[in-house]
Amino acid sequence: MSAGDATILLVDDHSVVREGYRSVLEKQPGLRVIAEAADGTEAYRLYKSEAPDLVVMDLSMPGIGGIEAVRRIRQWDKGAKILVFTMHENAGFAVQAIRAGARGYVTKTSPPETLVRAVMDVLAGKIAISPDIDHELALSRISGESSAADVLTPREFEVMRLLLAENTTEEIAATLHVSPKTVANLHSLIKDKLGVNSDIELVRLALRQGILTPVDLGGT
Amino acid sequence: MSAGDATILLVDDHSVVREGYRSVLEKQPGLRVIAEAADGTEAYRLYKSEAPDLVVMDLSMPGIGGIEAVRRIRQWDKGAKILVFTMHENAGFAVQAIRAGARGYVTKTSPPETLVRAVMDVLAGKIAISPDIDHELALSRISGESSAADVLTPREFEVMRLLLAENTTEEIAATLHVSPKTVANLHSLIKDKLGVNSDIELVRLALRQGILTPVDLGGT
DNA sequence: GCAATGTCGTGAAATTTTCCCGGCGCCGGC
DNA sequence: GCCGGCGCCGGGAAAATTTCACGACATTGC
Repeated sequence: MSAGDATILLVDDHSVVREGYRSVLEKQPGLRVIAEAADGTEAYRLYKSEAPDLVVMDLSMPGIGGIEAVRRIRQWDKGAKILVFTMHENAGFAVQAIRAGARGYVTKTSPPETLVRAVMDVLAGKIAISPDIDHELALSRISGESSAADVLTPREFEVMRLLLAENTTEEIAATLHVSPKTVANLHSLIKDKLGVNSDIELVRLALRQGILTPVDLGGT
Repeated sequence: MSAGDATILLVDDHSVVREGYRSVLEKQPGLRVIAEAADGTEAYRLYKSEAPDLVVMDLSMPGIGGIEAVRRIRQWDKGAKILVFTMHENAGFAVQAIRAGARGYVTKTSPPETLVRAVMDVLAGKIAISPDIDHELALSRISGESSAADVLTPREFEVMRLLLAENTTEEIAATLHVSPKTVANLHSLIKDKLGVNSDIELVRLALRQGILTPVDLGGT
């Protein structure tokens, strides 16, 4: 290995996908992949033992997710350089990742050049965000998704909670001792205030903002 | 090209991931990757022009999803050999993919050997299912609980997927090239078949059955 | 061939959603 | 003490959607 070689740790739970990272990165002179991990815990362990110059990490992994892995590694080494490379084209995830200590966020839909460029930038000490996420962030700044807890009155929030949990408009009306009409009006008003067009979007927003938790749905 | 070379078309919207497929598959003598597509429509077009012996296809892609792409390709060529290679470790998707005409279903968490083995099996005319999905299928058979994939026709399942992911009825109609009215009818029929009364319940059921993953709810 | 099933669409009724409206009560500022 | 604003409650009517009944067509299986 030459003196200037930068060492890299790859983290992704899909081995065939890691093969892709490796293939792309090792075509680049000066980069060397020295280790691979399939989940966050293993990544943390390998970071401590291998001390790579850079970590390229996926977010959705079994066990502790990528965000938590980023946090732990940064807790152990304040100077750790971590580049998040994920399928999630979502500004929210990017914000969370950067806050957790990631130095870059690139989506998997990006062409290989973008990944390589981001790797180089992060190694050089810069922050690297892929163009699509930059765009998303700009959009969210402009039309900014309103936090439900922020824009809704207590009553509206309560109705929203019940809509997500209970069944029908009538049941909610009975629970709150108001007319079904009022519930319907509030339902409409809530969607308006949150800027969503359908109940499906409403559920998605609620999950995104942690108002509904996946465990509450009885799922896997 | 040698007489025994099998030609392969790769379909995945993540270029770096395709690099992984390619790297793994081309290490295998007798396999040759002749084309790559980034979405279902392109896959269909390339299949017709390149006539590969095998298609290795992801499921979650922009535009028409992988399931629909499988259906279209099989409609055009009844003998098409398509191996689905996806991150979804969910029996429901597997059932739908096989019904749509896929000859194999392998998850991305599988080691490269499993993918290679499945490719060989499908080329040899066998049906290839990765062990983890076999297990899932066995479990779902035991629990006897009727899943969405069970009671819905392929088309209905596809519309449901789009309803959960996309936005409006009109957009889905445009994507599938059918009338908005048809989508609305299917929407209603789906809720009827699954025994839910609202879109909110529909989302909850989808989450419970792993058709939607909580972490994936970010997308715009 | 014939029945069963899946797909696609129309039309009309039933229901819901949405918008606009007013009334009530509470609170803070003047 | 009197407003003005806001949360809260619901009526009415128009608009949109959902649902139901029905027919057509292609494919599949017997």
